[in-house]
Amino acid sequence: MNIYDIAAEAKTSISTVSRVLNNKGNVNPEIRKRVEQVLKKYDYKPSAIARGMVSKTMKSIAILTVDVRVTHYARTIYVIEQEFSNRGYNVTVCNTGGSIEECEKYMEILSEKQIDGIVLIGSVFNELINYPGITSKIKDIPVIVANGKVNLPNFYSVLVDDTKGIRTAVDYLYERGHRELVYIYDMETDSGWAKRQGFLEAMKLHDIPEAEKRVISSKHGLEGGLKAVDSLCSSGIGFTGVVCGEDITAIGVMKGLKKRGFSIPDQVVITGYNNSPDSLICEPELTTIDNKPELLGGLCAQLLQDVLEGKISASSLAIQPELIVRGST
Amino acid sequence: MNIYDIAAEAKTSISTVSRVLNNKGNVNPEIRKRVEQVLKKYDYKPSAIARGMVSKTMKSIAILTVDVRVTHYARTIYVIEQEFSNRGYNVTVCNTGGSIEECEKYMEILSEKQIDGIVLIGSVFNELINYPGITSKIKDIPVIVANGKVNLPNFYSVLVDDTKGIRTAVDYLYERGHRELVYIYDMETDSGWAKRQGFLEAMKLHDIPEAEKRVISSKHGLEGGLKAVDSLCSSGIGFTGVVCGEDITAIGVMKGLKKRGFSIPDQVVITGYNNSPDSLICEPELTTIDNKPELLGGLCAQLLQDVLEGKISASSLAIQPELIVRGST
DNA sequence: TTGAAAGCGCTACCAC
DNA sequence: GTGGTAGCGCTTTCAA
Repeated sequence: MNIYDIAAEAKTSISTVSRVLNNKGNVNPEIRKRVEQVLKKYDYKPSAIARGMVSKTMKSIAILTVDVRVTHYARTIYVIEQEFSNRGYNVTVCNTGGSIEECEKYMEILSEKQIDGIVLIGSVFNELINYPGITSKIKDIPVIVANGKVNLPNFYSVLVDDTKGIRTAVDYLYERGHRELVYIYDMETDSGWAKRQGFLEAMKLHDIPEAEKRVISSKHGLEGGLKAVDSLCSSGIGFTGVVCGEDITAIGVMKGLKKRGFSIPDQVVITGYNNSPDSLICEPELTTIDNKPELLGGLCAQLLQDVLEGKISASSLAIQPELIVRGST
Repeated sequence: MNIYDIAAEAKTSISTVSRVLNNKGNVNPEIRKRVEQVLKKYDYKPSAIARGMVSKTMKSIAILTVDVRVTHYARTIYVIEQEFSNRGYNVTVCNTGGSIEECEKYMEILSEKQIDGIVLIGSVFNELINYPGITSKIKDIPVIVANGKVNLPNFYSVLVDDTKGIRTAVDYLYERGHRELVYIYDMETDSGWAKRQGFLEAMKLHDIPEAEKRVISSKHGLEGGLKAVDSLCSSGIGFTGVVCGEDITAIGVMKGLKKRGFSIPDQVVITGYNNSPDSLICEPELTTIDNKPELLGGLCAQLLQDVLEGKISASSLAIQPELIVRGST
């Protein structure tokens, strides 16, 4: 059943059927009624593919992320999907696993499908600009980078001030009298580096010397946090406060410290990052930095909408994270 | 740049270009070489939309779920996406929020886009069959229901034996000497009901009377679990073991019990369901039922692939959950 | 082995 | 207001 069949049965032309389908142009009420009846009779749905062929758009966008299973990404994706589906778009989700080859494959398919826009979630994607093989494939598709920045004309950014986020955590611990702080550095992305930077800046501001020595490298995650405690304790560095770049690592650290007999927050205080649901599960509940993934998703969606509608829009927005104080400090 | 431009520059016809593009039919090696050079010169990518117009498929599937932010769903989605993207498909994710209207809107768009297949994640979707307005829209699209069953010719199922899952938990606690068990019933879906059923069956099997009275209704989640403890304690029911339908509720229950001075697992044992990452964060770590979301996703993907390729395939598979013993029992 | 031509199902333009 | 028609960029069939 296509538009010709409808036109034939309604005894009119496909042009007129198209008009009533899209509510465009004037149609004699009588004919419109006749067409609408036939439309309903067959529960007719126009082919989005044929339409896309003419209009050059299928009304769909793509979200690329390392892994949807990371709650923080899922929260951002959720908002973007809701926002776009409300406007009749579909959202394709791609898990790149951080691999450049995967990313390139996705970009190729997406460009063949003439996707309307792309959202990149995670600062891992900052390095994309180093791969012309990728950027060239999507040079006429608008791209929003969530918490990242790529200097290309079709790229737009929504940034999260992670440096300030960690600075806020350090400031808070400092105010509460803690001087012997360490930072657990667990993600080698731009965002991870920015957080590390926040720690160093805050330490400098408070005249605490040798801050670099107080940065402990660790693997991300519960296990990583546990092992970080081992490194920390065997390093001989004194500490009464541990600032972490991720909640789950912080929770690992907390577990590790408790296992070694430290009492939280009496002997050691801990802060995490992300305000994840995990931070309410652990005991004590984790003081953390809320980097507002829902707001991030909302702003990305808004920005992409604006770009798609041709509105001139800020090509770069910034989100200010916020401290959430709980039992671990 | 389209296939005509390529043909013109390579001094051949679009038919021949199409042949080298798709590696179909024989092409004179010399001409093939010439075409390939032009293809590379312009980094030409054929339009998937135009191709879709002819082939009636855009090589894309959709996943509908209540909410991607639920880790359990995200894990299932992840596997399906990986499996399909490996075969050149794109995966559209739709968050219905459990609303029938949303679901209907999605189905309409998906059918207009002539999506190749649909995966429904969550037994909430079982009730779909009651809405002909929905099922009629997708009557010629194959649908896989993850952990659900819909009796329609184009619907296929991968089931998780949740009844057995909970039965396993109860059996285990029984073997360890616990007789005073209660069940926290926190999801009014078919799966929730199946779990409740598992509790009742196991209790009956072990000749423990009045099992129905030992089912406590609760809201899902951390808060729900906390409140369930209040109901439980004020109910006067004696208990030394709490079986829960979801990890996060179990963790809420555990928190609530600890707050009231119960020691876990010495005075009360607790089991959860899902083997979520949360179950490793709480303290003590949670004994739980692994319902294998990755396996679920893998089987859904496999089944859908088979259906798409026209292979006759089991229209209904079942996954057996497994007990994971940890510190809470 | 090659190329001309007929669709695929729509939108948009233009003449009536 | 209406309808004919020219595309959109491919795949596929059929003659040559």
